[in-house]
Amino acid sequence: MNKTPSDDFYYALVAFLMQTKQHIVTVAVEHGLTGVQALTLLSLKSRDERSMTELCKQYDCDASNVTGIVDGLEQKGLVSRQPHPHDRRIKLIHLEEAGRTVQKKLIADIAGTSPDMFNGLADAEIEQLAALIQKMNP
Amino acid sequence: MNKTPSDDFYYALVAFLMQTKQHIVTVAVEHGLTGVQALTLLSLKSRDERSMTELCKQYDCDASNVTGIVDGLEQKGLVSRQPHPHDRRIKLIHLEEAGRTVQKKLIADIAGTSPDMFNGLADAEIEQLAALIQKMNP
DNA sequence: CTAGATATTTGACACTGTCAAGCATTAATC
DNA sequence: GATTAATGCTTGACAGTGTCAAATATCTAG
Repeated sequence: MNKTPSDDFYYALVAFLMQTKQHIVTVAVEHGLTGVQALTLLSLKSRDERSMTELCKQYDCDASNVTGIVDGLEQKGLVSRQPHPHDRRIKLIHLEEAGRTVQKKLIADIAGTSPDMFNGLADAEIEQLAALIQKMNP
Repeated sequence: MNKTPSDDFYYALVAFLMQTKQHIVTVAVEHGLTGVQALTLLSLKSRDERSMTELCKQYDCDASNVTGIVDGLEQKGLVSRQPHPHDRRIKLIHLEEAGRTVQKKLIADIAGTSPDMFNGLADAEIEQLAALIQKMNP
């Protein structure tokens, strides 16, 4: 990174992080999920079968952490552990149909019940923000 | 919110949230703070003396939560509880000089050691992102 | 084939966050 | 002005989250 944003940016960034996370957690609990379970479910794309390790590398957390989270999602039937075709050590996390359904509900609720989430931004600016965040995490 | 971003935006948003939070936590631990202590310290502007309640409303968390976090920061001498001039129930959280110093170090480390935080964004785009996030949390 | 590396899991333990209850202080009602 | 209600903060109990060290199973390199 060449450019260093101002201190004010970091105040705002932290506020944005905490507010957004809290909002997602609140919606998650209404759907019978814990906060991290919802965040993990939301991070899974339909096709994309990632291994436990890939997931924990992406979030820079301990592998044992992922075990517990996936356990919870698997018990609810939202994801399943699939064997890797060429490496029996690896377990691929597969998003089940039920998981996709819950995921869609979560997204709808997060978007729908968050009049304040993008508070102060015009539609065009929301699109800009969405584009930038997607560019960082393609 | 009139505009509803695509599902892909939410995958990216969640990834951004988790990565950024993890990155801040990592830097925090290097400075002897817990993750939430660092986030709270980072959210305090120099002048701005907010009450416990204001802080917990901003993050939509329980008041008792803030008590513990401020306890930790106060023990380290980074913030202090000041009496409100007109209401003796209220305690205002004051950022001490030492707290401001640590805050600046945190920001420098977060910015400096995060070549990946804004990965894929050009300088102009980082400025755009910073402006949008600041606009949401003025 | 053996030694080392990798993927995941388990159990122990600290940190985080919520809830219910309690104390002190202020505001509202009579 | 006295009583009741509301607000701000703290405490203690308890679920959730995250890390570490150790263990197992499997793969890779020499």
